Amino acid sequence: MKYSELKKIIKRHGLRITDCRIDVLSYFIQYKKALTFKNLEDQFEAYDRVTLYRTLSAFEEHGLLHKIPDDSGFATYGLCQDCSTEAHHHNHIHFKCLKCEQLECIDDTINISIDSLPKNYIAQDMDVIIKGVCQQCNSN
Amino acid sequence: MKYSELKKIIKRHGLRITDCRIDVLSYFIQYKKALTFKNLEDQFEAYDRVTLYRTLSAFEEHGLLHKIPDDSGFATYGLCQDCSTEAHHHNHIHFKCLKCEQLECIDDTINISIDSLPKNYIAQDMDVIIKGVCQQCNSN
DNA sequence: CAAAAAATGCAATTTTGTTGCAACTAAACT
DNA sequence: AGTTTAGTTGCAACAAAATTGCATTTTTTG
Repeated sequence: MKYSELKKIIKRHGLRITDCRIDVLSYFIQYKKALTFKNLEDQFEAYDRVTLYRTLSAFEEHGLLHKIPDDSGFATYGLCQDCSTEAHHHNHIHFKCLKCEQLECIDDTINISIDSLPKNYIAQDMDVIIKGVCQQCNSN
Repeated sequence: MKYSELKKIIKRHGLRITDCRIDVLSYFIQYKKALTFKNLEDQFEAYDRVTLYRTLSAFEEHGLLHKIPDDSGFATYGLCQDCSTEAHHHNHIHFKCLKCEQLECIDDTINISIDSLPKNYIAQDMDVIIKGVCQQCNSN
């Protein structure tokens, strides 16, 4: 994606433009799948660990990235589709491949319906992680 | 739960009986909700941290506990209903209360249907975490 | 009860994430 | 453009979380 586009996205979310933010956002967009802190650390050795941590949390706070619950113990982040500093709103549907361990966000191709919760429980949000074998691992 | 019952459960999963395992399993059964490592550390100060870590992973490997994905960064474990060393099989439906932060396993009271996955994706398992307000927090 | 196998506790280490602060940089304002 | 300001970075130190190796103790087997 063009530099000017990236800049626009970051600005729209109320953040200043910096080299690190441009690089990280660009990588997320190009890579398409969810990334862990470790992935980014490996990819961007030139930036200090602290800077990467802070980039991730700034992006999360401002609605560019969302944290995906993962039982691997590594915080994993995915690009938000349409969030802002004010409100995160997803369907939070994710696919974790048990072969390649990659986590990806599945767009609107899945419908999930919840019939009922025990009484006096109020549902506000939902995370769904489907585990299995992804397209790529499946065809190899 | 009676000591002899606890012993039977642990044995059935191919593990030796030790004080720590009895205590931890007993606590999970009595407490009913999911627990983090920290919860257990606080509860069982007498046991070494390492022993508790190893108890949790032994229980996980042998199908007594399952790890629940959580974006808080703390590994959280819940009792398995009917798993063994050979196979974990749940519907993995969990409820996380945004007020009291407690995570609990909701049994079979929820139906979820998934319409479709993108082609060439194979679903094997699913984790669902519903976030909201639990019964207890709701009535206070 | 003895031997073998496994679990525990401790110390040391590694990994992961956070904080404070000085130096630097982007954006805003003459 | 140059100055101000507010936010960002990198470093070092720190804190927290998890893991490893090993000697000791405990459980199980026969």
